[in-house]
Amino acid sequence: MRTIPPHMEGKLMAAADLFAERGLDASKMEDVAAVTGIPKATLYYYFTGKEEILSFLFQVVLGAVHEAVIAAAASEGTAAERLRQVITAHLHVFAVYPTASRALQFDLGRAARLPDIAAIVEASFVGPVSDILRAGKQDGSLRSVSDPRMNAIALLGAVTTVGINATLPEYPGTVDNTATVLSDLILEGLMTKAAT
Amino acid sequence: MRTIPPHMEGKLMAAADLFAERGLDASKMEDVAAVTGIPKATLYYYFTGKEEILSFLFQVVLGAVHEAVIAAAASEGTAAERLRQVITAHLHVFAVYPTASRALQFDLGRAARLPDIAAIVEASFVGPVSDILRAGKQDGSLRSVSDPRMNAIALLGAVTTVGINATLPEYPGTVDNTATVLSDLILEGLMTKAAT
Amino acid sequence: MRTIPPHMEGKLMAAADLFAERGLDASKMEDVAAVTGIPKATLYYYFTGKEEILSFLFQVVLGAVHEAVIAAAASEGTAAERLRQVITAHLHVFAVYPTASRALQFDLGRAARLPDIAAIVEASFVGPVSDILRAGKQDGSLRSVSDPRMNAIALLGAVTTVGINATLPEYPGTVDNTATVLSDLILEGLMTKAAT
Amino acid sequence: MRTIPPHMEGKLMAAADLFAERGLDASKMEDVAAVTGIPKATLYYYFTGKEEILSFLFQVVLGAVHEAVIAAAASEGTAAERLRQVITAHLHVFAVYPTASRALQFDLGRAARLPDIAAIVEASFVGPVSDILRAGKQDGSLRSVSDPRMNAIALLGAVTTVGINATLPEYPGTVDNTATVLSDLILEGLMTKAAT
DNA sequence: CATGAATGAGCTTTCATTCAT
DNA sequence: CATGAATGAAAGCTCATTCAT
Repeated sequence: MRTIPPHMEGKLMAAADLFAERGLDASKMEDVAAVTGIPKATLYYYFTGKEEILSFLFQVVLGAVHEAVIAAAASEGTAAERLRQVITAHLHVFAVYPTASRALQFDLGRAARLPDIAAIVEASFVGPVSDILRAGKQDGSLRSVSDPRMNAIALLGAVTTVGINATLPEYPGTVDNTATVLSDLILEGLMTKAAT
Repeated sequence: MRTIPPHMEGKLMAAADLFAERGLDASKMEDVAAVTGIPKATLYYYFTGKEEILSFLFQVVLGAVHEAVIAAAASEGTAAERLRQVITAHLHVFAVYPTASRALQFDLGRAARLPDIAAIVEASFVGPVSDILRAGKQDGSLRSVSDPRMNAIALLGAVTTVGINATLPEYPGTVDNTATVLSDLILEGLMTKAAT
Repeated sequence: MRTIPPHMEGKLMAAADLFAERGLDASKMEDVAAVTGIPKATLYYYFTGKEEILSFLFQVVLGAVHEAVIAAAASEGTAAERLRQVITAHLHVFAVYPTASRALQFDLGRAARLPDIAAIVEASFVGPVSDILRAGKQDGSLRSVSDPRMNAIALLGAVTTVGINATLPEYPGTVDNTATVLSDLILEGLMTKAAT
Repeated sequence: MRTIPPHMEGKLMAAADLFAERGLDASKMEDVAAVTGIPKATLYYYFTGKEEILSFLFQVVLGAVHEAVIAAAASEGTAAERLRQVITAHLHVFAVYPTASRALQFDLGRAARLPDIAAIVEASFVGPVSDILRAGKQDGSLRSVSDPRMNAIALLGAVTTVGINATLPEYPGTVDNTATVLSDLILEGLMTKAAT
């Protein structure tokens, strides 16, 4: 993959719509060329193939997730407060890149097999969140969990699934509202206090 | 789709491996014929195409999810107790159909677009869980949530994501243990009681 | 390469014209399909690609060379007489398969690299002729040569080069006449007897 | 084709390896650029395309053949002696340009269709040798042949075929030795004198 | 009922070639 | 003069799908 000229990056985001709507396999290079306005052969000049274009888009989205999550994780406050920030920040990325996010979800299996992507997800989300869970035990704001990583994965699943569904045009509600609902679920649980 | 003879259903499950590993598009009918031992033309005799085979496998898995979840949702106990049962039952399905479950996750986008599948997910999981959340408010075992459906979706994301990752051979732990960790997360939340 | 149905073999010989005229690389599969009347996809069903079709045609020609040369080499008479027979028989094959022979010459480099072809040339011509040269030393009809194989190769070069050029429509002369000229050259040499 | 700067000619000979190994069609301009160290676009500045590069290389080889053959044909001695000189001189060119010679043989069909090349072969070899054969009849050193040109073509085939095969690393023997074997074949023939 | 043989319809990919600098 | 960047045009090959038996 050659270095992508900046003006191309913008054009390329248009391909996300395509991928989100049909998935990679049903998207022909011809279509990508059409929606981006970049000649097919030029796409091949810069990328090895369709999959590398998808990977490139994913990296843009996940780069944003990475920045957002890392910033939130490094913010002031207790671990519990930071966890809320992380969830909120993550959901905001879905709002910024709605179609690319859906494309990521659409081709979830493929994404998991793109070597770069798997590493980025780990570094951007699973790792930082696991760290917060451990920090929460230290500062007393979060209860001790036997398996921080599994909890982080569950959290990732919850956030992404809601993120995709909550950004659907037919679903009402602001991102912050969604973030609150989700954070409450994760932090406070569903049981009544009395029941504890 | 003609009625599938029982002895074929067994053979067909072998196709799940293929789909889980490569996704549907990268799996050729030729390959499906090879791994199942069913001649290509015979597959076409029973199914209209590749996608219908995938759909068939998904319906087997989701049928099991449906039965498990419905049974758990109808069990004795408070709504909170039943929610635990649902999570546990759901995770057990992943253990019974590991590859087919992964195939479902791999082609998540496609699954969402298969009309039958979307309806089944709704009827098997989102609906029943939403019902339990509402029932929990009534019986006082679960706190009131503003948006039961969104919580149900978050729960679905958490369970499936963990289900896929926890059934990985390299991840230690029994299904019941995983279910406990996940149920604790969902029911009790991550915050310390004192912090509430 | 699947077994070629007999009725296809006939159709395929039409491709020899194409290859003889343009060479393999300038012959598109589309063209092969057109001149043979066999659909492109069907050609791919039977052959791995263009090169295998060429190889198939070469094998038909070389099979004929093989039979002709082996028969001539096994005929009655002194080694010298049999050598004449071999040259004549070989030239006759050019007359039977003029275009396929030219195709072989056209893509000589490629033919040399087709593994089957190289072996067949060796077994069909170089080997048998070398044997005759050695036999000639025994029966006294041919003089002793230091390197029978090299002489056989020279002979092969002379026969094929003349064969291609003598079968050109613009070159007059019958095959038998050509065979005599060539046999005289090889057997009697060009020098005058007095000069020896 | 612009005039090729001398320092380029050296670099270009490296392309002969490529052409000899794969043939012209399987050699990409990219590869030619790589092995010669000359940028692709610069090659296009000097040549109109791939084929012209090949033609250029052929002309270098055939120029050498031309010089060698003409010199030998003009040397002192009987026609028979000069014929020996021609064969020897021709074979020496194979030793000087081994890969380019093989490239010529590889793409024999194409070479025959390059208009310049066909003319050069005629002028460099077929013509001069035909002349020697006729001269040999005059000076009594060679027997009268009915068709000098066909004999010249047979000779060309024998020399080139042996030349290609005798320069193979696995084939032992010096060029002069090869020339002697070949000249003996052509001049003295294979028959024993007694048998004549 | 089942299936081997055959093929229509495309899509990915490759390169030779151009041209602004 | 030389060349890096860009692309138009093509073609090899694949595969889902059909159908006669």
